[in-house]
Amino acid sequence: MNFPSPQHDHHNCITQALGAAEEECRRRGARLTDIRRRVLELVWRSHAPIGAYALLQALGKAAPPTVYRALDFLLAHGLIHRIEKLNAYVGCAHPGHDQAGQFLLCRQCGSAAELNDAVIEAAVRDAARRHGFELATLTVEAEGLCPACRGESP
Amino acid sequence: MNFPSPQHDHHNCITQALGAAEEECRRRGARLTDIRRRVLELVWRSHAPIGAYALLQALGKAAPPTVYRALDFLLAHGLIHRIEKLNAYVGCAHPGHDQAGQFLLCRQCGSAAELNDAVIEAAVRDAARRHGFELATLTVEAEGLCPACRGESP
DNA sequence: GGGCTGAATGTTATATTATAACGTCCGGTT
DNA sequence: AACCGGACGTTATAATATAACATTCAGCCC
Ligand SMILES: [Zn+2]
Ligand SMILES: [Zn+2]
Ligand SMILES: [Zn+2]
Ligand SMILES: [Zn+2]
Repeated sequence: MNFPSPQHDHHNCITQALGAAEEECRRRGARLTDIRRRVLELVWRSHAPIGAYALLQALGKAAPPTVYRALDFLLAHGLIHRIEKLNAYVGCAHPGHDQAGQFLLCRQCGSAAELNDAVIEAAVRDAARRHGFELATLTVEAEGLCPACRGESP
Repeated sequence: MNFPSPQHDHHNCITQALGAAEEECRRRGARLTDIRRRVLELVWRSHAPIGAYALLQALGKAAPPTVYRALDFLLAHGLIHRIEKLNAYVGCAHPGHDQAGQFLLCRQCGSAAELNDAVIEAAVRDAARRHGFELATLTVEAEGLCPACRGESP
């Protein structure tokens, strides 16, 4: 939920995420198959959203539907999120606990931080209500510079 | 900025929008050429975002780069906005006065309402600041049901 | 275990969205 | 008239995503 620092223990992120995914799938009675797990692992290789065809290439011998089906599964169970601006996918750090999608996206290093800001959500919900609009899903994507990249070239 | 009612005088929307575009281009010293104006007019045929290839077809005899170039121009001068979730484009009702992109998108009829909500912007800006993130651009896309479509099927 | 069934995956083809590269035309300037 | 730069035309191709159908596999009943 915070911005990942460049020297954090990312191996730990991966372990945590895969563990949480196992748990969430068990809880839901969903099957985290080999391909699905491999795709999830690849998504978690970094905190930068990754495109479907990059995943495809990393998988090696697969065809597009394979990776899109895995992505659909992971999206459906809240294990990853799609970043619309980038046509790319990023791991969700707190599956289960979902209201989808508020992201800070770094222009420079590409990494993403997921927010879960009740104030933002409330502000949009309120604006929607004032317009007589029944809100179903909300996407917030902010682009800019992460703390690390800001430090580098000010 | 409000949701367009089904029986509003849309011809007026178009006239207003084209007038404002002329004005804005004059102010900026930009050339609103024939193709660019025609694309803008097509975008304004409804309040539902329209895709590039639908525009292309409506234009008749053009090739993709023609419409994408026109869209790039219109985006650059704030005369239209891109809806990331839909890969589609919608007219901007208040060019010049821009902070880009907060939209309510109706699932049913497809129409879009552009917000300009300072509270939403402030909430995101604040969250960004707390994360040490330097905000450059903000995209907010809310999906749901507009007032008219809500009335129809409850 | 042997077959049944539905979910998951493989495979091929194609749709949809977007851009690269290069040539031509046209309007304004000198 | 010659020049220049921006706008447009044209062709090809890149990048993202899905349709349609065949095959395989896991779990279940017997
Ligand atoms: Zn990490
Ligand atoms: Zn960064
Ligand atoms: Zn209108
Ligand atoms: Zn509607």
